[in-house]
Parts: sequence; C-alpha cells; structure tokens
Amino acid sequence: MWQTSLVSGSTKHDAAPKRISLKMVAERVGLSTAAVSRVLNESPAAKSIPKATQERILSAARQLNYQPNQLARSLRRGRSHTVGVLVPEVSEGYATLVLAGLEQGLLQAGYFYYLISHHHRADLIEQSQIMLAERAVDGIIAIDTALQRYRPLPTVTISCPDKHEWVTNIVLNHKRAAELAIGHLTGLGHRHIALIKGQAFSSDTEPRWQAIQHAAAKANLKLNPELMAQLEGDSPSHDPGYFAAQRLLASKAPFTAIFAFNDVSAIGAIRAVREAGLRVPQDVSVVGFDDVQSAAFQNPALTTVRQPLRTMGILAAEAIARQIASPSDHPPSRQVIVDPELVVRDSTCPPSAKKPARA
Amino acid sequence: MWQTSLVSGSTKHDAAPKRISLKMVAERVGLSTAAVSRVLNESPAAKSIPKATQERILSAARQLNYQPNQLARSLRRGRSHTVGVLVPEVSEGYATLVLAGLEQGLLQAGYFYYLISHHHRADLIEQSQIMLAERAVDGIIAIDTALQRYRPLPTVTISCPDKHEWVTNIVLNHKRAAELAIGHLTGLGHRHIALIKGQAFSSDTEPRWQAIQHAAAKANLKLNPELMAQLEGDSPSHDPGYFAAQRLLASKAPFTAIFAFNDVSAIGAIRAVREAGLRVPQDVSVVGFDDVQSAAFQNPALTTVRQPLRTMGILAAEAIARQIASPSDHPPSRQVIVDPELVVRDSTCPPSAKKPARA
DNA sequence: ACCCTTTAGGCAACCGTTTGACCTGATTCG
DNA sequence: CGAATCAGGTCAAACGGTTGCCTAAAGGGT
Repeated sequence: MWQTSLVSGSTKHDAAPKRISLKMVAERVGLSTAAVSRVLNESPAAKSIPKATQERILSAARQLNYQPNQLARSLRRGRSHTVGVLVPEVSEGYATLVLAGLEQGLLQAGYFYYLISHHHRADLIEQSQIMLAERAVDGIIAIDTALQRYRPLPTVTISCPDKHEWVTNIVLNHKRAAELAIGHLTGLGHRHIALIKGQAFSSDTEPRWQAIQHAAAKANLKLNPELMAQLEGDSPSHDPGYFAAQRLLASKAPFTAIFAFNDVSAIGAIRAVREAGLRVPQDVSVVGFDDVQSAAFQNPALTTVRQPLRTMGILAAEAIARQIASPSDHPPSRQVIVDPELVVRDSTCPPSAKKPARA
Repeated sequence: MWQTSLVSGSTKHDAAPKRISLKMVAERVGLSTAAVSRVLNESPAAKSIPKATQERILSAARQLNYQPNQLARSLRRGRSHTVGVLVPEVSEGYATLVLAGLEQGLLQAGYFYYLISHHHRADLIEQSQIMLAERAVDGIIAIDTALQRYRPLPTVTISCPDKHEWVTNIVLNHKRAAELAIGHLTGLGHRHIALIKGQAFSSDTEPRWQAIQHAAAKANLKLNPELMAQLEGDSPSHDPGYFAAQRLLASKAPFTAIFAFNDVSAIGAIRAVREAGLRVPQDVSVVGFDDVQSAAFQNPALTTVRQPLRTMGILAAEAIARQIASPSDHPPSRQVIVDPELVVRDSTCPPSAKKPARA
C-alpha cells in the first residue's frame, strides 16, 4: 500500500530542531527584520523594496523553511484568527451537521477554532467563555448554548433564542416547522398526536413548543396534556426518546402518531413503540426533527422536519467573520431566520381504521 | 436576508473595553509587574512576599477582573497548552465517539484543541500540519490520518498503522476483531460470507483486511473474491455501504451474511438488502464494526464488533499530555493496542435452510 | 545649484508575560 | 565588627513579530 510512498518522510531528530525565527532569516540576507517582515507579508511598505531583494528574502525564507510564529503575530496585531465554538456535546445528530458546516465556513474565512463541549452546565459555559477570552479569540460561536456573560466580543449564536445586543442569532422558523409537521399528520388524518418535548435545557424546546401549540390551534387540533412526554436526562443518546415513548405508551390516552423533538429521540421512540408490539407507521406514525445523516437510513426511513443544519453552520461562520472584520458597522442585534422543510419518508402513514393504539 | 441596518449611526465607542493587563494591576497596587506576576502564578519566588501584599495584589486583580493574556504567556513560556486534532471529517459514527473521548481527556489535562477535518486530502493534511506548527501547538493527535511530515512535535495517532518514530499509536487488535466476527458468523453456520472492505484511504482498511483473511483461514473458511465489495467515494454517509451491497447482490455468487467495514456502511447495506426483497437477518445476516451510538437502535439492532472508541480518545489525550510533559523519556515509538468486543444483537442469526440469497 | 520626490531600507517601540539577575536594608552568625 | 543571609522586592531582557517614523542617497525638474 502506501508504505512505499511514505518512506521518504523519515526525520532525523539528532539535529537540534531550533525553530527558525524572523531574525535568523534577516541575518541570512543581511537585512533588518523589519524589511523581511514587510516583504513576507507583502505589506504596502514593501513597495519600495526592489524585486531582486524581495526574491532574495523569499528564497532565504523558503530555504530555511521559515514558519512565522502566529502567537507572536497575534499578540502584536491583536487578532488571533481564532474563534471559540461552544456546543453542548459532540454526538451523533444535531451538532455533527452544524459543526461540519461551521468547519467549512471557518476554514474558508481563514479561521481556526477551539471546540468546547459544555454539556449544558452553566459553570462550564462561563468558565469556557472566560478561557476563550483569555486565549484572545476574535469571536465566539455558540450552538444551543445559554451564554452566561456577554463580553464585548463578536458573537454569533445558533438556536439560542434569547436576544442579546451585539449578537447575531441564527434560528429556525419554528412556526413554519410546527405547521409542516402538524399539517402533515393532520393531513394524513391523525387526530391523536403525542408529543415528545425537548429537555428543559435545550434552547429550542420552548419556542418549538409554543409553535406547536399555535399550529395545533390553527389546525383545529386539541392537544391532550396526557400525550406529552418530556425528554429527561442529558444523555445525547437515543435513550431519552425511548423512555419518553414508553411513558406515552403507559398512559391511558390513545394516539396514532408521535411528533418527536428530534430525530435521535424519534429513533428511540420507534424502538419503544415496536417493543410494545406496535408497528411503525401502521399503528403509530412518527415524525422526527432535524433530518440527521442517518434519518434516511432508518427502518422505516424517518419522516422528519429538516433543519438546514449545515447551512446554519456556514451562515454562522460567515457572520462571525463579517462581525470580526467590521465590529462597528453591524446592527446591534440581528436574527437570521432559516426555513425548515418537510421530508416525508416511511415512518408516517394514515392512521389505521382500527381504534387507536394504546398500551 | 442580509440587509444591514441603517440606524447604526450611533456607533458608540465610548465604553473603551480595554483589556486589563498585568501592568495595570501593578500600577494599581504600586508594585512592579514582576512582583504581581509571581504572586498571581504562585511562583516559588513569591515566597518572600508577605501575605498582606499578596492579598493586596490578589484583590486588585479580582477587582479589575484581570485576565492574563494567554498568547503572551504562551509566547514567553514556549508552551501553548493547545494541541491540534486531525480527523477525516466530523460526521456521525466513528469520529464522533473518538472526539468525545478526546475532548474529555484533553479538558482534564488542561488542553485546548484545534479541530481540523482534512477529508483524506494529502495536501490539506500537510497544510494543516504546517499551520498547527505555526500556531505553536504542543502536540498533534491524528485520527485515521496519513500524516505527511513528522515534525519534531509530540504526536499521537489513532488507527494510523504506519509506524513512525516518536509517535505513539493507538490501534485496535485487528486480529482479534476479525476472529470475533468471523467466529460469530461461522459459529452460526454461515459459510458464504460477503465482505465490504473499507475505502483505500482509510488506515484501518488494510490491516483489517489482512486480519480477516487470517481469521478466515483459521476458521477453514475460504473467501470468495466475488463476494467482496469495496466502499467507494469519500462520503461519510451511508451511501457507500448501500452501493457496495448492491454490487454484492448483483454478483452471481450467493451469500448468507455480510461483514461490513463499519456500522455506517452496514446500515447502508441493510437498506440495499431489504430493497432487494430480502430480510435481515433471516435471509442475510449483517455484522457491523465500531458500535456507534445508534447501532443498538437500528432495526434490527446491529450486531457489531465494538471498538472502545471513547476510551481510545481518552488514551490518546493522556498519551499526548504525557509526551508533552516529558518529551525525552518516552520510548521512541509505541503501540497501544486496545481490544475489540463482539456485541451480538438482532442483525445476525443462523442461515436459513433455503438456498443462499442471490440477486 | 537647489529643492523635491522617490527608493531602500533601518530604528526602536510596541504587544503582555515571565524570569534570571540584581539591589537594598535589616538581621543573624561567626 | 564584618560577612553572610534573608526579606522584599525591582530591572530589564527575553519570547517573535509588526509598524510608525526616520534617514540617506539617488534621481528629476527648473
């Protein structure tokens, strides 16, 4: 395989591996560090330096394999070209796709990022914000995070509905999302819809909930309080959805459909439904939320409300780059609203003629 | 969508948000920065400073909300307490769990990390290594990555089987893994086992493949070259597994089981099998690899060879911290071998009495 | 010949911390 | 009594770049 091609990569660690500094390059060409710096940075002040000299400098830098120390540069320039990314945790599902988009956008904009998971612990969030500030990040991107203190740092949030000044928030059109899901289910004929609500710490929980109530009212559907289960525990796994569905099944109220808070919990719920001897979708339809990577490959393939997660990540990256570039001329507070999309697959169908499922 | 507000004329720079520096604290208490620095760092040289003065300093720092500039500190100390993490991409499955472990371990060791996805592109890998070096990371952790050049930087790799000097490699016991899977399937009575091989760029592909051949020979099982499909394309999604299985089904050779390269491709394969009108596991058993978060929640729940991914991440973090702490006294090259574990769920069963499946 | 502009760079002050070396006055030891 | 030690700090040189200002010489116009 590739072992052949890599043989040349061997290094000798005997030679003192002193890093090459600007000064050494300057000495090599017999000029001042100032001149070298200007040339290497293609600073406008280098205009007056003849091409020949510039060549000498560049080739010396190349020969010595000079790599500028970005710490020093950041210190002097007051820009680190680094942002901090706060995320509840890195786990399958929501965060994965947003991060993929963020990464793409940040790379393009020339930023590195520190990734920090806070598991929704307020103390960790605050700690992280402080440490990021100490490390002189140029900005912060927070995903589903209840930020603790707003330093005068450019900030972009994703799915953090609390408005704050000087923060750009990227948020889903919850109203429309709820209407899509509720509309789909009622359109199929479902009247007994169970709901799995998000954990209290999740920023989307409350707005989503409001939107669902609104959409239900609009669809002339009344929600049965017994048909509501909330995700519990902070595990990012499928368990909370599984247990929530079990609680629903254990309640007395009959239902023919479940609208879950996200795909991960929907998948957990499907397992619980099936273990109760019911079929999905014939006995119970299930609608997820997010459209995570594996949603299409579930069995049955998951009907879900897609959030443009990857796009949201890219938008956030672009927004933070813009904010950093011109800290003053962005409006004090902004919402960027993105639209959901219903993806109908195989986990929903009209309710069966028989009487609704129950435990 | 991106309209900028015109009302932003009131750009108020009034509240000069000047960061507090050591010097300002020093001025506040009428001492030198040296004294303040030593006290705040609890340096041994601060021993000779009376408690009362120390208190004055500490309280001034607290009052001013002093936050040391880590850039400056790193520059001076030559330690950035940052490592670079190279990963093919952040996507559901393998990387997610390793990253979770890494994060936990690194946080504990007091390190921040830059996360970079390289999508297996050699140029991006090299670029990234250079940029990380420029940012003065203390070490590099590479996951399933073909590193391009080995700078004299502490390095830990996960699942990168090329041995290199001065690199600690954390790797699965592939031999045992293959034996577990092959043993399980042959134990159930399968003799016609199809294989889905990993992409060529994936570091685990080759060793895994060797191990499987070895295990097959040991189990007195001969592998049919027609029953081999390789994952194609660099998409981290389920598609490659899906298409690979389709190719298997299209071949003439009958089989009763599939051993997939990883869970994600196994899930894709299951869909293809099912679309071909066959049942899993009754007609075709499927064994995955990794035991990713959602494996247990597939339908059917996936039988798989578990890699202790989270643990591998933690081990890597500990190893890099150790290497950074004492660059000299670790062995030139080390392997840390972790053991797999077979997790039997519902996607495997004895082959049916009928003749083996074919397309 | 004089003045002005361009060319070609150098000087040194930063950025914010850390740290080895030093300094001063008081006390202790021999 | 002189030397050594100690308390309680200070000074300034790093770390590695960047950048505003300066200078000296050469060219160019009148």
